[in-house]
Amino acid sequence: MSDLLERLRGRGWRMTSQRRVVAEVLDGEHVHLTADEVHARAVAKLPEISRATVYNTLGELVSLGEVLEVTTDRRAKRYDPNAHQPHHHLVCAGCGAIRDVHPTGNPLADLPDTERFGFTVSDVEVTYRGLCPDCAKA
Amino acid sequence: MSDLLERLRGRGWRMTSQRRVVAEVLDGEHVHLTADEVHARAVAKLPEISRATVYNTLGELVSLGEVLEVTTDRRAKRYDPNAHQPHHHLVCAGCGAIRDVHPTGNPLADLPDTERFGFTVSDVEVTYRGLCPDCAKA
DNA sequence: GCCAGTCTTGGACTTCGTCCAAGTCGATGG
DNA sequence: CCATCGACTTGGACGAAGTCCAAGACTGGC
Repeated sequence: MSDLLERLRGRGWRMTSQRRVVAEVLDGEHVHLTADEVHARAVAKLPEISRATVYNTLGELVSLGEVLEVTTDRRAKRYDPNAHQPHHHLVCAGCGAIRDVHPTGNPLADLPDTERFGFTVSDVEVTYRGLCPDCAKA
Repeated sequence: MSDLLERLRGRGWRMTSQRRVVAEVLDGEHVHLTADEVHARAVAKLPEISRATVYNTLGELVSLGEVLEVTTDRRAKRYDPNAHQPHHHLVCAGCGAIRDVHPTGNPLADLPDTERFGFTVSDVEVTYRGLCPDCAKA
């Protein structure tokens, strides 16, 4: 759990209480939190932490590749701490819940050159949509 | 080109000049416009049309399944008039340009039951990311 | 041509996020 | 152990994209 903190320190991060708290929140439960949810949980541990700092820190974690940003709709972005194992997402159209999934096959290989239009393709993102068991009942 | 208008009338749409204009804009060039771009083009044909109406009409077209909503990032949603032929998207990380692509293979079949967590999975969306030729040069 | 009821309008409001200037604080060198 | 400097944090203002609403306008059926 302190692996993340170690890595961050190794990357030259000045270790402040705010950054530690944000990192702990993400490292704690492996759910897909919005920035505001991260902020709420961070405030519980460190009441004075500001929204701006949470946004800054999340942005830095994303550009370091320690955390993934997931945009499934026009609502808030979500942050996925499981950045070191490649995976895709299953999203509930009802409540917005997200689960990590591991499909077989490699969609990158499924895009023929003729369909690349000269782009340098570096990444694929697969989003499955459906209803979670709870929302399917309703 | 008036197929769309026909279908809409068939679905009980009251045909107003505003709706006609929005439908024409989408049906015209098959690019992925943002709501504001649709509005701009609509204003060119019908100067009094309001932003709210464009949003309403786009929303209706989406729920009728005549147009697809594409959310690739936290910027504006884009609207894809090519809703009747299944396809996926290739997005430029630089300028945000979007192209329709047709990968081989069926990613829905690539998600084993054990990875579905009881969800009723109805749809997959595959987004390839990379740099378009122009942005790759920069 | 009238009328009911659906559509449109524009401005206020929300949500999510970014920016900034001023102040604070971590960690390195002495 | 302390001073110092520059990286971090703060909160409030700002911005983009979209939603909501009450009032008025228009379409389509009769």
